[in-house]
Amino acid sequence: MTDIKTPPHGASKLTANPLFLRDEELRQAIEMLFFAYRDFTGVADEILADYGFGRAHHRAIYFIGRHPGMTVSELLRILRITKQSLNRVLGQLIEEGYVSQQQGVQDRRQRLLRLTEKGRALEERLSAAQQSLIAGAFREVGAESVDGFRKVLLGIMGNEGDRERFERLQSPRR
Amino acid sequence: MTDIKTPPHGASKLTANPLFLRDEELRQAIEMLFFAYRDFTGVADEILADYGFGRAHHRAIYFIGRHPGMTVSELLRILRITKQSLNRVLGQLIEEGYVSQQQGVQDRRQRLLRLTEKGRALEERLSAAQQSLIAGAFREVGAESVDGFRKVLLGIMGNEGDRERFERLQSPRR
DNA sequence: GCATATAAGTCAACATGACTGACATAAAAA
DNA sequence: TTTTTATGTCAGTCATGTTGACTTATATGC
Repeated sequence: MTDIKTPPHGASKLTANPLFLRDEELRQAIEMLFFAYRDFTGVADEILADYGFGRAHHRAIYFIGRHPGMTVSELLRILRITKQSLNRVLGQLIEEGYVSQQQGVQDRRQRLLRLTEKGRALEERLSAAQQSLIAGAFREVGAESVDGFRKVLLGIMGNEGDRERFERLQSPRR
Repeated sequence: MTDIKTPPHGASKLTANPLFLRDEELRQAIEMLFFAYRDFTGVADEILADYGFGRAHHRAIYFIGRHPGMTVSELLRILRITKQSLNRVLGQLIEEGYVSQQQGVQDRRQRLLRLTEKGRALEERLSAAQQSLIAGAFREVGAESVDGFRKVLLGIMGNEGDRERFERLQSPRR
């Protein structure tokens, strides 16, 4: 097109081109999300392996623990998987005594889900591992950074309904 | 144990117990990471479906695009999967003309990986989708929040080697 | 009260992307 | 020359997702 060389793809940082910085900033963010998420799930995966469970079991345990008495449909909507997929893991969790089902009162078609004591123990073990990872990161940075982290994650969530799950917390007085 | 009722699990927020706030803060962080990551990968998954590819292909394309001329071993180390797993997706990408291999010069056992033009086009389409999601979130919040987001993600990454991938960028002058 | 919709569960078949283990080839390094 | 390394391949398994068809119990609308 012109004589001016189009910087092919990785324009040098020395050019201090704002567009490049922006691109690089976004690429780094994508990559950081990948690495951080890998390690974040990794600490739970190690524990799950002891029980012969996978991430799917973890997600079910997590949300049931978070919302005791939730229905199967609600869990399906959160996880965004099919009933058949969920049933495999949920069936295992119930059979092995980690989750209990209880018929709904107003609507007796519903099967309300709860963690058993055994399920609660596993949930706590898993959460403790992930919380200690997050807590370590939170401790290294300031409260403002933690707040920035939350804000960005909320911004990434496309779904308004998901966003509403997160009421603003008061910052703990440190 | 004692007469004092142990708050069963979800101590009320009204108690304003700092320990509860901390626990709730960490639980929210875990959940936000889950939802944000789901949406973040979701925008790419939609595009990948057009090509009959999955996330595994995306990761390979992403890192090859990011590090042109990288070896298969390097890619394996980053992805932390087995050679056999990688070979399936890499084989497809090569066969369908998204990735090229080139024998190493110093070490002729190596097969240096690069995106073809077709591969580059796909990579850009995928990155554009994820970047626009991230960029939207970055735009909504301040530069300090973006910085906090980065710091926390770095803190979550356990591996020092991973952390070193991310040089500090100058903030673009907004 | 009957028709329809909804909540939950089940059977079967299939795809993807991980894994292990064993082995082959070429080239580098000791 | 022997050993190690980089890559690739065959074969089998597992976890987790999918679609489609169908059942049962219960709620809800007309």
